[in-house]
Formats: sequence, structure tokens, C-alpha cells
Amino acid sequence: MSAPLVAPDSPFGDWDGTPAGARLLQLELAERVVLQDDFPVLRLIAGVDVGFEEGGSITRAAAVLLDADTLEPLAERLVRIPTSMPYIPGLLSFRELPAVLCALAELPRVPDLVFCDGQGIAHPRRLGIAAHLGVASGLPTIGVAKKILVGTHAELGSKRGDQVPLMYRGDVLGTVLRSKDGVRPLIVSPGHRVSLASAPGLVMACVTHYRLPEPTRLADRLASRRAGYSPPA
DNA sequence: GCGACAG
DNA sequence: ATCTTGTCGC
Repeated sequence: MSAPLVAPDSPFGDWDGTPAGARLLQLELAERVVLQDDFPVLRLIAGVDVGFEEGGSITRAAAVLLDADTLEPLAERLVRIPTSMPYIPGLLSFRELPAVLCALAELPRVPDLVFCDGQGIAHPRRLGIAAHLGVASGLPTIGVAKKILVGTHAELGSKRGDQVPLMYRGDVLGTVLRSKDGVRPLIVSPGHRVSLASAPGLVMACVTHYRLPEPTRLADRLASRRAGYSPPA
């Protein structure tokens, strides 16, 4: 048998490398997103996030595996890869996904659900990095962003747990969620194999004493190489 | 044409 | 995201 000539399984298939091509690919991949809950068991949750070194030339992706019930970290992995694309609003996954997939693959076990820093379907073409990660990995994912990319929403209460739908062009694309009293709300949207209705609850179940849920909070600490422990108990 | 714009 | 000390506020 002949050895495969070329088959570098890029997470972007046959992308031509241009921003225009990336947008077209997003439209195709968005059709594969499943917005129904599909995770029979929920024992392991992973959190992923990205950071940079050397003024941006090196991309650092962190993946943390936690026990879904106790939220105790079971394992964490960090990968460093040369940055291949600049940040372009709406095309974030093309810059960060390669590194994220590597870090996720390094985990000792496959998670039942993945929390990703950034938007899920709350995106111009319904394919934020969390949704793209879900379609690319096949895993259930939820996007947990700190800011809105697109969409508007009604006024939000100031107490922990308060939430209002994020609207965009007549559709509900996510939930603006107050994870703690008085803090800036989180923008939660389904990535893949998770419904719009259950995403907020899944995120709140992972919030302890901080604004960010444990999965992405720990991954964020690792990716941004910020040390620090978690005092209050 | 003029802004807005995840990380 | 990242560059960076102290400072205002709950």
C-alpha cells in the first residue's frame, strides 16, 4: 500500500487561508451545530482558554479537566504553538482553535462537556469559537464570554443568577447571566450538543466564589500564566 | 460612508 | 489578548 501523500488533518479542512474563505467555511460548519442536549453522563467537565507570549508570536492553550460534581481539578495541560493568524473580530477560532484542540487532546481522559472562553452561537454567522470547537471535536461545548460580540438584551437584574436572553436579528442566541451579585454579566451561548435553555444552569453549577465558572477560570489562570490559589472555602 | 468589534 | 502601579470602592 502507498503511504498517504498528504493528509495534514487541519481543523479547517481545505480553507484557502483568507478571511473571506474563513467566513464561508463558518457558514457551512454552523449548519452542523446541534442545539439539543446530548451528553448522557456528566462526570467530567473541561475548561479551555488561550493566552500569548512574546508579544503574541506564541499561542498558549490551556485545558483543565474537572470532576463535574466536586469541581476539583483532576488534570491540566498546556501547549505552546507559534501564532499563525492575527485577531480579527468574528474569526477568533481561526487564530486560537488549533492550539485549543492540541491542549484538549493532551488531557488524560475525554470530557463529557467543554467550557470555552468566548462565544458559542452568539456570533454573526452562528459559529463562535465554542461552537467551532464543538463541531471540530464532536464534543458538547458551551461558550462563556466576558463581553458581547453581537446582539442586544433587556436590562438585567443585579443579583447572582439573574438572566435575560441575548437577541440578534430576531433570534435568541444566548443568555446574559449575572454569575455573582454586582459583577459584569457573562455571555453564555450553546456551542454544540447543548440547548439554549440548559446552558445557563450548567454554567451556574460551576460557579463558586468567582465571576467565571471554575472550568474557564482555571484554564484562564493557566493560559495567562497567572499563579494564585483559591483561599476562601 | 460611519461605527462596532469575543480574545 | 497584552503592556503595567497604584488607587478608588464595596
